[in-house]
Amino acid sequence: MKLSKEDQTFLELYSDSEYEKPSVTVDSVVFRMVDEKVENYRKLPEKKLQVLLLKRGWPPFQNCYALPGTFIDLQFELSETMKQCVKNKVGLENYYYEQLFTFGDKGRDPRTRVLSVSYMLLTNSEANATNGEWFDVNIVKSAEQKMLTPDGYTLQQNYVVSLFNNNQRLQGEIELLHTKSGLQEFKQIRIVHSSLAFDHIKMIFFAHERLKNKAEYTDIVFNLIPSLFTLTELKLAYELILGEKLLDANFRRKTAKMVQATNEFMTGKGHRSSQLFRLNPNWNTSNLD
Amino acid sequence: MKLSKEDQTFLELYSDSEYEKPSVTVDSVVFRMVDEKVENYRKLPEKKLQVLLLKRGWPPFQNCYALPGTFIDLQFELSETMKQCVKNKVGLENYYYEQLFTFGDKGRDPRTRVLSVSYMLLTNSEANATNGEWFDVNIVKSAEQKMLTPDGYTLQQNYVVSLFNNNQRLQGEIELLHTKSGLQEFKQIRIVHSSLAFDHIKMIFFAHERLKNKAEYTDIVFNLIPSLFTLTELKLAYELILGEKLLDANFRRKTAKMVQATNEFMTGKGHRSSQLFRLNPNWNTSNLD
DNA sequence: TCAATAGTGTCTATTAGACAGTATACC
DNA sequence: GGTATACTGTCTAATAGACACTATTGA
Repeated sequence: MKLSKEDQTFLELYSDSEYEKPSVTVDSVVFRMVDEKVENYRKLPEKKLQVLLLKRGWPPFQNCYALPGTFIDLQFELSETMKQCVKNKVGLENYYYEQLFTFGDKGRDPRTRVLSVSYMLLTNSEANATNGEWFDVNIVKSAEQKMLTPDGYTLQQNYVVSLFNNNQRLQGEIELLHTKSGLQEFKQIRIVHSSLAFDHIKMIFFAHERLKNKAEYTDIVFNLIPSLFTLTELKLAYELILGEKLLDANFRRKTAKMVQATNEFMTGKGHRSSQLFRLNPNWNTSNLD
Repeated sequence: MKLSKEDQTFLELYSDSEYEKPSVTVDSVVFRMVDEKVENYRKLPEKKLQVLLLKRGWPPFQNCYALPGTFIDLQFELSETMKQCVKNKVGLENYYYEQLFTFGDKGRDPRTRVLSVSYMLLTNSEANATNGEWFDVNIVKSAEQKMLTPDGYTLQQNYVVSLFNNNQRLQGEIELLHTKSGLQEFKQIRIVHSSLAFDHIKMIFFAHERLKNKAEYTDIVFNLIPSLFTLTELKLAYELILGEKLLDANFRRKTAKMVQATNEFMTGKGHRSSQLFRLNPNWNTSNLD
């Protein structure tokens, strides 16, 4: 769309100072998947999901852990700002990413009104951050209550989010309230309590939900494992994200079209060597965000 | 998380004026589904999807059509701002809504850097806007090209978005570029051309994609039809969104658990009367956004 | 009566679930 | 040899697709 002459003269006179503006940040929920250490040389390592956090060195929430994030620079695109921030603050450069959600609740930042455009980043055990600490992620539903109303229902779910490593244990609880009455549908996510800065526990929860949902109908899980993988490794990744055990034969059948066999094998494991696969580039799920 | 003493003293001294801030708007893609007029008294009306647009009375893009939107007020939550805007500008109050995406490309507003938090709103033929014009929505893929690269692929898709009513015909073209090489995945949506203001054609395209995707695994389509409906009506709604014909018996089988029969019937149509159903409140798909 | 939709029954094909069984590498 | 994983085969159950059929209504 070209601008009209009227638009051009308007723009020369335009000043944006009359509007109150919010501060805007980008925050990144960086997930990676790594192997648990195992005692027995034969045993296959379990997978675990981790999130990258930084300890804040300044107020607000000084000494609290937070997601890597930054105020935006008007010179750069949002995604460029996110990438720069992640590179500078935690030294990561190769990952899958997508925009997650824009959080803007009035109380979410004690300083002033701050909107946060959040991103979800996925990487695998190969990538390592030069800064920040990885925390194991464990999210469990702690309560659920459903009530039917004349023209709808109320669904309340509580989730406990635990983040921990050898030194630290962080925790939060999320309450999800889903009300439906007629055409009106209302979803509210409330932080019951949290030991993370700002509303970052909510972002992590949100990202995890998105990851879980997309695992079912896209190839998003492949971003959490190396590009060359065994089918058992892929299965373990799916099991971890979906939170359920899968049967081997069935899993192989279902993923057959998504993967492409290579001539390489994983050997030296004390048991039959396994063929390595990669994501089949001819496979695609079309999803915008 | 409680604030520490240090945080509190920090906050008293805090000024946010040192950061450059963007302007922020909320924009709403309002879809509704209505019946096409039919000649024959027996014939069932076809469904069509419409989007609500407003003609801009001021620069920039004066006299162009645009989505209802407004600059945000720091006193209100984002969703409240959206609701207020929709109420004031087009007089709508009952609808399903969800946050869609935050658009922030540098060139998207000629005035200055403006981020737009977009929402998708769904309503049915019962609701009518007191202001604005409804445009029929038609989106077709006009081209697709896929190229395999050593470690990934490039997928380019073009879509033509047509918006029209009795008086007006607006059009735009969207180019979707999807590049994957190794872990790096890059999605870009470009406006080839558009007769709408700003990047609003992109928002409409985006909302339509989201609607189509969620139709497959949630009950989102129910928000586009009256709360009491016949199964044929529901089927027509699904067919329109999914863009394919469905078989009657199979459709009834698949939706059986999602709906709840009532004692009411739709009569006076020149053929067998049909039972009215409503969404089964015991059915639920759990999706956050 | 008949055009047009409402709704059912059923055959077949495909996909999902369960589980037994064979293969093989390394200590 | 024994342990632990890799991988295959196959039976059954559930779901999806196709299509023929019966049931009703109002002009």
